[in-house]
Amino acid sequence: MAETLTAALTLKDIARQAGVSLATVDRVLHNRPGVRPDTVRRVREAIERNSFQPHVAAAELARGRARRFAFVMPSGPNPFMQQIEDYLGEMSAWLSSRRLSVEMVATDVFDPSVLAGTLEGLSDDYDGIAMVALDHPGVRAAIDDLVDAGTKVVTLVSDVPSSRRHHYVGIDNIAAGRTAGALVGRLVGQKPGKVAIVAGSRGLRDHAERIFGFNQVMASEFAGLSVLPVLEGRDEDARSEQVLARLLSRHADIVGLYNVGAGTQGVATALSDAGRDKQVVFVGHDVTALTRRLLLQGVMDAAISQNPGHEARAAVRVLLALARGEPILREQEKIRIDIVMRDNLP
Amino acid sequence: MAETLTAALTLKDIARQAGVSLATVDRVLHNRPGVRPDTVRRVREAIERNSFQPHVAAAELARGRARRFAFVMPSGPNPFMQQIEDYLGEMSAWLSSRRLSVEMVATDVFDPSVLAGTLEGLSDDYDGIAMVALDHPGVRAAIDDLVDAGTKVVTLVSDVPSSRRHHYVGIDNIAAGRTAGALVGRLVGQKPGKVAIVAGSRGLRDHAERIFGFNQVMASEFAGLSVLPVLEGRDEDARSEQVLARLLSRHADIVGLYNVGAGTQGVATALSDAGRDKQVVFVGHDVTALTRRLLLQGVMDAAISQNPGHEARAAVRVLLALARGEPILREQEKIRIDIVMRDNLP
DNA sequence: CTGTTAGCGCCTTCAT
DNA sequence: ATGAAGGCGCTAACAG
Repeated sequence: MAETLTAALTLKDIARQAGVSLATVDRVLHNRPGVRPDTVRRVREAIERNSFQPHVAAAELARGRARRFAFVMPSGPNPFMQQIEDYLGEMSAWLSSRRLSVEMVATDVFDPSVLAGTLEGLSDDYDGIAMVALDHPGVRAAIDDLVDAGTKVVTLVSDVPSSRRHHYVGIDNIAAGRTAGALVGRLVGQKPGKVAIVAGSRGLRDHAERIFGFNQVMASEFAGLSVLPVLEGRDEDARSEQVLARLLSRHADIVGLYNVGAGTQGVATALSDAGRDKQVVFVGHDVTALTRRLLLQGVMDAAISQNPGHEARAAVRVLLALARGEPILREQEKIRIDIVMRDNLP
Repeated sequence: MAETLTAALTLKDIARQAGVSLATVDRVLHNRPGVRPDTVRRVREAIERNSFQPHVAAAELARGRARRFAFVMPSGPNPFMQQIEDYLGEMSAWLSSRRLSVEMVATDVFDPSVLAGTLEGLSDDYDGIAMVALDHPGVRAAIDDLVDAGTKVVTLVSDVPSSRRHHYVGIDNIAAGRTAGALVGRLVGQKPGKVAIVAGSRGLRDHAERIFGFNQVMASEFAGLSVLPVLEGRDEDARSEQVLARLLSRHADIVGLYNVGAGTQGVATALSDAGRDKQVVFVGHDVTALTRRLLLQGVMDAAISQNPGHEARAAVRVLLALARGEPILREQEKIRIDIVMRDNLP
């Protein structure tokens, strides 16, 4: 299967073959106007015939434009978001050696008007924006305005599918919920009983979707398990602990627990304090210092995770590809739903 | 947290600041000899002071060298290896727009002398070689010879740790085996019984390591389960089916099954023919068209997988970084042990 | 509509 | 030990 190794062609070669100048080939290559259809065809043929690929490094250098990207992230102390920011930080050498800059913009992503306001303010300053977005009409409008203004927009972790954002970097949350459900059900085994759900808020799209998927699987496949009403812990430890502790005291037959969002420490404390951390199958999200410890201790049984390093890099690469008008490598940028248990901790 | 956005510096700026010429800065940048220690220091300081990063695109263009890489892969029809080749094929535009070429070399990677011979023949033709390697002294020697000749060497999927290969792209197979063990144990639940293992051959390092990890977990955590002697199916369907069918007929109390390598179709057939495909917890490796189907049907319960697309891209990126003398992004290139169940199928 | 030309930032001889 | 100068392949004015 030896590939033919023709000495790499250049624009000039194509130009010669097509009997035109460099500039014309360049115009055709970038679909710029001002070339007679017939000429276009001749050039296209020459390109095809040689399966010519322009040298990206040369193009980048000649274009010589620096690009600025912004990442709009929640302002609160969320370990998962912090990880994404850390990985962006690790890319700094990679970024600056390509004359790219990314800036962090912290805002209250849970308040639609605040978020929308933040987005409006960014309009002209950036070539591209990645954001953790709330699915709300005001936010959708702000996104569409950005897109209309020519800014490339990528939603990160939490999507706004009704908007005209160019790309979503994150997992399918319904499938994630289904995965959590299947894990809880399978790990509980035959034992009948009740299953608890702790979420941040049912108003968050990603949480709602996860719960939906979870319930779907529970209903269809684990008839022996009955799901209790969703508790809302606002992603806070104290509140999560409190609501779960109450639930545990009322139901002695809880055999499974799904923690949909953050507040993991609170959930774990409630379980331990009730002395039931080893009996209840506990599945949550994301690999953090805390969930890692809980998995090793056997308190948590599995974590559903989306690789934050991959998400950070994918968001940057997608913004860059969009800005340059290059194709996006879907396969590479797709974020998978990882199941992490004690023995495959990354 | 706004970053300072200094207009990107160039070599020339550094040269001026250090009071030297372009060429000298370039020499320092690449640790080339012929610069007085004192001058080196002055230049280094200027670079540090501005945290200067040379523009990679410019460097690539100026260097202008095409690189050739080879991938040495098993010649048999292995679906997983086929996937890696397919993903390499998908990269062709990416590769040629960077003036890189990769060529596939098929060989019998299971025969040490054949493999070693193939490797020797490649010495001078390539800047870098990725290979699926057998851990054997002859192969180790061939690898070390390549390294001595200045060729960059990456082992893929299967490692030769005792060699001086520059990098290994693949998973930790002991951990993968542990993960499989934990899954079988947890999914079986309380039910006591026996567990079967089907491997290609215990002589393959990766299979041996997986079995080791699997047994480790079984022994330490699932006292109720007893592991039967390892069956060898040579990664062939017919043979795997045959040996497993015999085992199933002898032991009515098999509750778990770990298929370490290929031959998956044979294993599945044996289970189905015995009418026990729904009762036995079946864990295997890799996501292929077949394992995907088996997972959806509920015949397989989980697949331990290493993302073939990621492995293909990581191998190329690592070879390229090695060839250019750039740092390898460990975090990015690390291959994770994926647990794939029905609901998180990629 | 098409061609000419001057760089982009770095690397690499070749001089000094 | 150091500097000067000509590209690498493409893009973007500016002419025609």
